[in-house]
Amino acid sequence: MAQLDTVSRILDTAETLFAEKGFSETSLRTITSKAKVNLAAVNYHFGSKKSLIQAVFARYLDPFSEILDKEMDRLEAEYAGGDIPLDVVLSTFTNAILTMPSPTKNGLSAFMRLLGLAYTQAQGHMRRYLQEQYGPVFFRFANMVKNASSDLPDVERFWRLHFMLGAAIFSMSSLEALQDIADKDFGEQAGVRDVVQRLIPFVTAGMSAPLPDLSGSNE
Amino acid sequence: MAQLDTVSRILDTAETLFAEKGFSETSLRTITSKAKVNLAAVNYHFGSKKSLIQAVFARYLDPFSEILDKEMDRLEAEYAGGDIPLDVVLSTFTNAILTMPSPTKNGLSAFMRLLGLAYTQAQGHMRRYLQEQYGPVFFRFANMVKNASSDLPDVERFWRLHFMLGAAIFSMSSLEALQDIADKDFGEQAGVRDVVQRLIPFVTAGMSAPLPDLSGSNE
DNA sequence: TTATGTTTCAAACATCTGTTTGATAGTGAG
DNA sequence: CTCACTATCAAACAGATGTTTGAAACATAA
Repeated sequence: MAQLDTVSRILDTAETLFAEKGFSETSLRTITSKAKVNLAAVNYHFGSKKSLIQAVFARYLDPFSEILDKEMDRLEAEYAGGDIPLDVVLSTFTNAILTMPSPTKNGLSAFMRLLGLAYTQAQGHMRRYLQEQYGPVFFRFANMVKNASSDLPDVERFWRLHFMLGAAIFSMSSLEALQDIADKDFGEQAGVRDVVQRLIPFVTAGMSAPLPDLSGSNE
Repeated sequence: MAQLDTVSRILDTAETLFAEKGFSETSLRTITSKAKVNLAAVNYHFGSKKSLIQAVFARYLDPFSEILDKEMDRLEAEYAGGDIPLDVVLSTFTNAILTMPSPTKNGLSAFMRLLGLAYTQAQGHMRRYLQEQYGPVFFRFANMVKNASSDLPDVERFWRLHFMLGAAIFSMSSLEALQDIADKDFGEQAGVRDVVQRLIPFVTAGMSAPLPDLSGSNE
């Protein structure tokens, strides 16, 4: 039982520190000392720092991708081959995030920040791991988005999908800092749910915006 | 003359490497060896690695913030106290980016990627530096956005502004990778200008989206 | 020329990094 | 108890990091 305790103590503190400072900026020594475990424990239980990072992600992404997959099953059954509105598709994704059981009390904001880091700070091994492990689920979701916006040219949707991703990941990954500001300036204590609920109309409107005029931009 | 050559050779290669791998992942030794200058040159000319990072940013942000400031002068003169449409305000910002003289041939994509890193990977010193150095200009711009969307509640605008920022920074910071995919999948060789031109309608629509229904989210 | 200030260079410095080792303690089964 | 296995620990390891040093090369002006 002692080993499980050590393992999860490491995972918890690693998660917090990674989210705070990033991966390479967080040393194993600061993790282990803060977790009150021996330095060698990380390499003993996880093998290497890289594997530790992956384990931190897996603890969130395993349940998340499973939930998302089931939710998509449910959606397709409910609409039975018919068209699914875009905002419903998007809400499915965010609902999967919100209903996901959180392994730590930090909850979502740490996970969101990690997602952001994974995308920008992604060293090669991380990108590969995420792609191999969770690629299919996200590919399935991307396809649902495609069907829900079939009037959009493929190239345009491609870019708008990434604008959407950016809006979500970026704001979520700085969520804590932004919440503090919002609280101080507007007296609004926004939870993750509120922010997500604000995000949906924004990206939905963005996805169905009029097509851009690309004339004169051929450089 | 030799010293200027050394300085800019360091800046050029540092910029490229930072954009590729991030700040802490790039060592002074890889920078100096790739730039074919002595290791000590960085500390001699810049003082420290932190200052090098700031110098890389300054080379872009100094001209940019100056241009943006002047463009805002021009706008306010043109509209002479009247309301400035939101998409015009936003275009001003992107135009400032596009017309900015690029110190290196990497051009914008490196700069955009750096901006993204600065925001997500921002160690304390970077955030402070950016705020102190370029805070006023961006504050002025934020105010223009506020006036151009005065019908929006303050809190709502606050969050949408960050959604917007996220969409821009995120997609721009992965621009090169995304361009490759877009080229391969759709045969479209999109330049920075095209992407920006696609971005404008997206964020404009998002900014003027219907207000979210926040009921039932009080957790 | 000499003298002065600046820039380059190889080498060393101190510190921090992830990882390994071998000894020690703890645990549960036979 | 004894044995085999697992987990913890302090210590050391090998390498990389940013930074400093002191001498050498260079340039510029008197």
